[in-house]
Amino acid sequence: MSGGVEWALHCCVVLSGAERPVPAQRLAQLHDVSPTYLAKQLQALSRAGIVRSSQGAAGGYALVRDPGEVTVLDVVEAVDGAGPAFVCTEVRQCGPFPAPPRDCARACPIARAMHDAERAWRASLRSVTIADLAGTVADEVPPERLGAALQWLRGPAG
Amino acid sequence: MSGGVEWALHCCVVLSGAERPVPAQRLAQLHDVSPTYLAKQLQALSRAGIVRSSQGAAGGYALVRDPGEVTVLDVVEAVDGAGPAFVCTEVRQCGPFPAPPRDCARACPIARAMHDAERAWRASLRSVTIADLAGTVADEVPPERLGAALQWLRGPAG
DNA sequence: GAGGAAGTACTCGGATATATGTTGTCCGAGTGGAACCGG
DNA sequence: CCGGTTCCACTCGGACAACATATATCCGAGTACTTCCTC
Repeated sequence: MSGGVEWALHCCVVLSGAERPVPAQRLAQLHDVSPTYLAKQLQALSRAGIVRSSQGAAGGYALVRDPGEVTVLDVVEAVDGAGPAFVCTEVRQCGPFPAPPRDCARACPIARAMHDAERAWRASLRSVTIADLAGTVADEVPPERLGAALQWLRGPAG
Repeated sequence: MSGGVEWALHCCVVLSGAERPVPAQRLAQLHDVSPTYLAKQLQALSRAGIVRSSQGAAGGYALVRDPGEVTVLDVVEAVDGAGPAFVCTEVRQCGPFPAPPRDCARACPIARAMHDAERAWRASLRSVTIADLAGTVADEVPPERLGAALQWLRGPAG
């Protein structure tokens, strides 16, 4: 699991609370992470259509859709790739007793078990949206610090 | 996800059908994979207490417990490590607005969502045993090929 | 013929190189705003 | 005072290295069987 997933999710939560575009550099300062590497993750989110980038002086990143319409799974797949983590190499078709392709229409039970587990994982991530995360943060973080951070996001001072 | 997980699961299914110990080299020939790398996976299974190794002329690997008592999760954790794939780096405690440790008794909602998903993944893998996999294989593979393979496992011919 | 001991062939186990993916970094292309000049 | 134009600072985007983990490999340690010798 790529560590950039965590940063991308935090950025999405932050962006859900900021109405103006936020530059990548500011997001990196807020989380105290490498600006250039965070930029790479944000580019991935941009390619996936989750955030929209605007260039120029007042440019930055902003969410495209409503935070309630973006699931955690969307962000994870955008950064880590949508392909399955387990890939069956069809070892049953190798070796001295290979199964003929005729019998391999269905995936082998091992691949099925792994895929079922990944399906459960995805379903869990799909059931949580960025809005849910932001709501929980609003409940658990003192309002003064939340407001100060949002104010700092739009202000020019570093 | 390590590719060796697939090999380890196949080996466990095979071992559940062979009453004698099977050498690693023979398992590798059966699946047409690198003997030395498969040996590494089998060593991991041995360290985890899933298989038992016996040395000597008629030595090899054998399952320790009943196949119905070994879950797919056990094998996956033995090979890939039991640690969680998502590790929270506590970015909320960094940057210009750090959350004081007083407010960080609970994991942040992002870490909670990721951990919940991993829990669902583990639960799915825990619900399937090696015996289940072997039973499905027995249902879907023609008995003659199955018998020939088991016969080949104990025979000395290559 | 039976018992014991040495030899041997086979096995596993950990320490050792290489390949792929993740982490981190850099510089160029493009755009919006702001300042400046002219009318 | 207003409009147009130039300039510029700021932004993103893709291309480029360094490190970590997964992959693949090798050789040494240990054991059960086999064989041979002795009684």
